[in-house]
Amino acid sequence: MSLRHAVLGLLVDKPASGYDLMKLFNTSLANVWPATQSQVYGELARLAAGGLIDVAAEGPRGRKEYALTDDGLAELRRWLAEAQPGQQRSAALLRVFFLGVLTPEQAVHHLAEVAEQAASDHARLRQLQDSLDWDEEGMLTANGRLALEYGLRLHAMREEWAQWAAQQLTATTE
Amino acid sequence: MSLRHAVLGLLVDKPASGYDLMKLFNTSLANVWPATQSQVYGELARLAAGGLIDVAAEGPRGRKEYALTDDGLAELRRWLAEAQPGQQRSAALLRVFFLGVLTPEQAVHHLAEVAEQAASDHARLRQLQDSLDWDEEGMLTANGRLALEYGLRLHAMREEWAQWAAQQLTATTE
DNA sequence: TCCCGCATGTAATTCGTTACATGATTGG
DNA sequence: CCAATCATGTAACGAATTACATGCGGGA
Repeated sequence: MSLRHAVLGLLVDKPASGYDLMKLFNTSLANVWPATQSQVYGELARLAAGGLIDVAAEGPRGRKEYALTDDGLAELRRWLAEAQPGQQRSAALLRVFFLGVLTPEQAVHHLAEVAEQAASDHARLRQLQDSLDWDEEGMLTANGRLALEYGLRLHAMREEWAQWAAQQLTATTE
Repeated sequence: MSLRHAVLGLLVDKPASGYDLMKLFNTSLANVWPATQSQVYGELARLAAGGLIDVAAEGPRGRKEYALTDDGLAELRRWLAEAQPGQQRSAALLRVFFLGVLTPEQAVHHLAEVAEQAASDHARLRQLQDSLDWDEEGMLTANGRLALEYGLRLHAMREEWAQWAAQQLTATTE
């Protein structure tokens, strides 16, 4: 149930329409919490029904600008302080578990691909970081930088691990 | 659609019933791809209907032992070689993005909790590692060890990052 | 004999993806 | 005037969670 909180979080800064929110989901939040248009519009309707947001203004083309209500802000604060489970699925790790089904050569090749993918993800984020460093806008960007650093460390870790794992496999095989 | 492949993967080793599989999901795969009983039984029925597994034996209490078919093994191999997207949601990172909504003190406190959580996750996996090192069973455990190492590195990284992030916040505030 | 573990399933609900459908406005 | 962008929504499906429902069999 976190899409709900992503929407609330984006509305803290300023009121926005579903269309505006989609742009934010496709840029700032793309790496952290992707969402589709259907989902966003549906969630906006539900949030409005629950009184966590309301329509602050209407514009052309049926545009509805939603703003956070006091209840909405309270709910966001509550969620932010909440403990987190941490349990998550990983298709990548699932593949590793069953790597024994492939030949050792295929398995090593697969791990090399994982390393490459991690390296390219890392490069992509580094590029994003460079483009972000120039403008200095508010809190969202500041905390976005923390999230970005997490991503950088994660992908570096993934790459090193994949290389290590490939080496483990070749060592065992020999 | 990876639950399907988790089931196929577990059946490579030896035939098993839904009940058997649930035990495996709650032990070996618990950290990587948790699944519920409903899901497993449903997927077994679908896989059998699709010819990827079949009922190899029936036992007491209506027990059905499923075994991998050639088609099933082929599908598993296909999936293993497949490229991976890597895109994944992270509620933890989403929280970081909106940390500016809290007071700096609350935010730092939250990051400290994240660090603690990571440390405890790390400790749990280290314990698992110790208990696993004694028995030496087949491929599944060998590759499970690679997955375990990933988890260890991940949680170490999470802890360090959370500490770094907390420091960033206190440095900026002062 | 009685309880615990084995063993299977269904139902209801939520979340997320993909695809479809439709229309208004504005700038060139 | 016409195309790109703005803007909203519905439908169908698949994946996951939680809760419910039922019953056999074997060991103490």
